[in-house]
Amino acid sequence: MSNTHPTPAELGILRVLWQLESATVREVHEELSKSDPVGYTTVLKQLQIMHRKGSVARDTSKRSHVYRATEEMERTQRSLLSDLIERAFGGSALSLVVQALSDASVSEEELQSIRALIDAQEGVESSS
Amino acid sequence: MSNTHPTPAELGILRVLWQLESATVREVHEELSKSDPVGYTTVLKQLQIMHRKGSVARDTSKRSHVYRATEEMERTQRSLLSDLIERAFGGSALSLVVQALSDASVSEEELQSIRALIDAQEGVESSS
DNA sequence: TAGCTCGTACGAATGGTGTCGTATATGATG
DNA sequence: CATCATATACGACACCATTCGTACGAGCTA
Repeated sequence: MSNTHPTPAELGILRVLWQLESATVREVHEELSKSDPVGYTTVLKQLQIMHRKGSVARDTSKRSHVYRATEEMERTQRSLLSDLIERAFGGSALSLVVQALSDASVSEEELQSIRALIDAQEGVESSS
Repeated sequence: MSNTHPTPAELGILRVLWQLESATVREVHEELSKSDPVGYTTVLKQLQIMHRKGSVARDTSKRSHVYRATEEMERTQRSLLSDLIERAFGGSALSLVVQALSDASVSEEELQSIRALIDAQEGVESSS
């Protein structure tokens, strides 16, 4: 397992791959360029580096190589989250959640979802 | 306002400053060295850079300068959190919270605290 | 005052990230 | 086959973060 986190640029590419399941360099490039124009070879190079690092796999049977992320989105998210909790919140997931919940972008419906989640989680906890 | 986020090393220093309210280079250095040995002048240089960037203020009236963070911990945390939500969770704070709550380090008591927080938050939301 | 201690300031080396230009290969098409 | 479009591969550059060595100044003390 690779313990290093994806860099910002890598994360941008991973998000596209997670969304598209698998994609060629061209497809990734076009998707990324919608929000932020970047050179084609820049994306290519990144994907090559990521392949060397192991964060993406590729199928080279076709002329245009097809890439896919090797790690699940949730797993990567979890890893980034743990890192932030450790580095910025003194290891307290609670502190982070408190801050996140006070974010204005969280709607009432979402709060209900979270409440439901807590109920479920509590059931698990108390049965252990 | 400076929109750039603290680097990892800067964040480590900020955490010490938030904890001690204010501190000399030596104090920061000693605190940091407990967990990870680092050169004294390295810390000094960082603090100088951070002062130039505006993320710390200093009192130079004494021989040993006294530093303090210019931004509140919560505000910086919020900023880092927003960034992560944007970059890794597609802008959904809910997704992040869900991941955070499934973290094993969250105790039952903490879940209760979060539930209470949601209640309070809902009151605010519905009154707006 | 000479020297020691402890402080700041500064320059430079190092390593990693992101960017892209250019070279080269491959396949389709006239 | 010659040419063109499209791919990959590679090298180089700029920028930034991090680290520390070294220079130098201020104050205490014998």
